[in-house]
Amino acid sequence: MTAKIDDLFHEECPKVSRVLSRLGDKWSVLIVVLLRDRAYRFNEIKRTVSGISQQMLTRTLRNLERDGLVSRKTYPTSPPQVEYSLTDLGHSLSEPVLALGEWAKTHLGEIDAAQTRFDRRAEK
Amino acid sequence: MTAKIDDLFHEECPKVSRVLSRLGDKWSVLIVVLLRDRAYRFNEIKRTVSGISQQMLTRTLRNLERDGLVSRKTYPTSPPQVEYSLTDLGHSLSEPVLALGEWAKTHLGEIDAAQTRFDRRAEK
DNA sequence: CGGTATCCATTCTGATACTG
DNA sequence: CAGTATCAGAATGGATACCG
Repeated sequence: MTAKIDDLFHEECPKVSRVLSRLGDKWSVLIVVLLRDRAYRFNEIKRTVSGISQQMLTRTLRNLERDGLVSRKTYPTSPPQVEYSLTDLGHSLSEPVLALGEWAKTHLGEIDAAQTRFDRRAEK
Repeated sequence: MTAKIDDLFHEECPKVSRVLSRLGDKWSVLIVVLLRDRAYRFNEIKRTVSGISQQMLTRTLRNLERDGLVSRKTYPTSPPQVEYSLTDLGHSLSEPVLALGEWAKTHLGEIDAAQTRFDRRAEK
């Protein structure tokens, strides 16, 4: 009983937390979900994920690549061409991430409503 | 085809992103998963989630309460007693979150290995 | 016990300019 | 096209002290 809690919170949880922190940044999840369909080129991602700066896209892709979730392939053409796609690990991650995305889409209204209620009460 | 992408990335995604960012902070997810079992008191959570400061716990709980994911009940006893529990919305969220947690637990080793490989190559 | 207030270090994010 | 470099501002995290 307590052992379960201990296991979860003193051994697993710092690690799990680390993974979730990475996904919690502003763009990682969006890119993982986008790349589910097919490989994308750098500027193609930039155009699709509106609002992301070139720098943030570079940084996010580097992190995902470092984590082994995304693979980067360069084609020595002119102009240079770079393609990003999900690795197997990335694909397996995209499943639970998509589920979470679905939840968010479904329940966003309730969250907004709750926030409004909360803020209204706090104001007084 | 393109419509699907557009829908996802120009309407849904900023909103979904907002929800996921909230969960991406260092403690929210851990507390949501903890509270799945039962209600917890303030210092009980603090003891269980080792490493969290009193302030961060307060802040995180306020945010979760504001989002309608956690409810706060005070008992006017002496000493004062405050109990936190998941709302229905919080419970429904905990499902996909737990799935993601399972994924993280399973694949953390692969991520660590990928990082080591990546860093080793970058060093040279 | 369960907070709030203050303050500081670190990290994250993004705009701008430049490069092979 | 696909980046890197630099720099500033915002957000986040946490330590400490104090309060009802």
